[in-house]
Amino acid sequence: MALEHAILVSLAEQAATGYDLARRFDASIGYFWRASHQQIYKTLARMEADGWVSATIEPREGTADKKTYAITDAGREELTRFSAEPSPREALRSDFAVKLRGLADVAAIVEDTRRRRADHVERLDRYEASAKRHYPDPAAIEEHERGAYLALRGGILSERTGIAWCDEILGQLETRSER
Amino acid sequence: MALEHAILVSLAEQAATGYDLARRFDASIGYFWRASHQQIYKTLARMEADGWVSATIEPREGTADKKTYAITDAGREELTRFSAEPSPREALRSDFAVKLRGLADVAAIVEDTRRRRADHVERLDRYEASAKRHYPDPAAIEEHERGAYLALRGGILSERTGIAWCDEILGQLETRSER
DNA sequence: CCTTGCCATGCAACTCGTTGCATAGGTACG
DNA sequence: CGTACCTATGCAACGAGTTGCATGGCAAGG
Repeated sequence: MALEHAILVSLAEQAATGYDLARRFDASIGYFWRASHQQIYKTLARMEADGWVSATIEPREGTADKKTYAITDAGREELTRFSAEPSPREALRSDFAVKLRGLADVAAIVEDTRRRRADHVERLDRYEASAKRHYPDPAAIEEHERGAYLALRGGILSERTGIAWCDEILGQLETRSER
Repeated sequence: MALEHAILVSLAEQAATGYDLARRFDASIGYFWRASHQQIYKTLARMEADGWVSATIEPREGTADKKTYAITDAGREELTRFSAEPSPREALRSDFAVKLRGLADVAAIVEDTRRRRADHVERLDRYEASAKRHYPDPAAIEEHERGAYLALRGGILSERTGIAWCDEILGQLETRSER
């Protein structure tokens, strides 16, 4: 499971509450790993039990205590261990590809492909804006941020490819469906 | 859930046993959706209960009956319904990107990236061989096979991008880790 | 004052998928 | 005759993730 590790990476950069993490998983880290707040809280509890993170509790009246989590030495060790193990190839599972392969309803696929294309464009814009803001000069990237930069580059390349694929699909299907 | 739909697509092309499907999910359809035989049997049972597929039973002595599944009208209807609904954007979850982002151990990442690159190359070869064999002349593709062709194109584009990304990573990290 | 939205935490039920295990006939090779 | 591999089906336990629900403080604006 990598949610734990994504959390460790995030906490290694900066301590945070579950809520903070949920927001990070909605942006930056979230580009590569999605997680709901429920799942984050559950996972943090387990990680604390495992000693990978420690919580600083700020008691609050009338509602649940606020807990700020920080990575521990054991957590850092686990992160190193995780880093060294080969990553499994991510299981490719695409509803869209299955649907395309079936090709039951051309007009619906075309519509779906347009939606998909728009989504790719939106993400690409987000990634590129992020790249421009954080790494305006790729030649001047510092070592500690190189990983994040390369991860972002992966996102950019993959969104561009997604757009190209959509265009290819639309090029071959559009004329056929329109009339 | 799309496993059901992937199975429907596959059975629409040709009736099959659970075992046959498991093998298909290890090739062709399996390029876009992975599934173990256990899961396929479980899902087929549910799909039969739902009336999407029907089984022709061939009794066998001393061991479990052989069941050949075929898609039903209800199954075809479900496939049409599924085709028309917008596909959710697949959740991107990448252990590798998380690891890269953390960048705890450069040498390990480099090794991992090389492994990953080799995997992409292997898949690309497989996809391209498949494309060459089934669709030697892209201009002459028949309508009924266009979906499968476009799905395969997606695989090819995505593997190429994966390779390019690995090369970019290696270009930036290799010299640093080697010496 | 009331509503809206953000900060903040969490439980419970459920679905989907993985892993390990079990069974058993048929066929080909040495 | 044994062994290995392919055909063929399935259960059980577990892990990971989703969806729905619940609680409650605090601040800003109308």
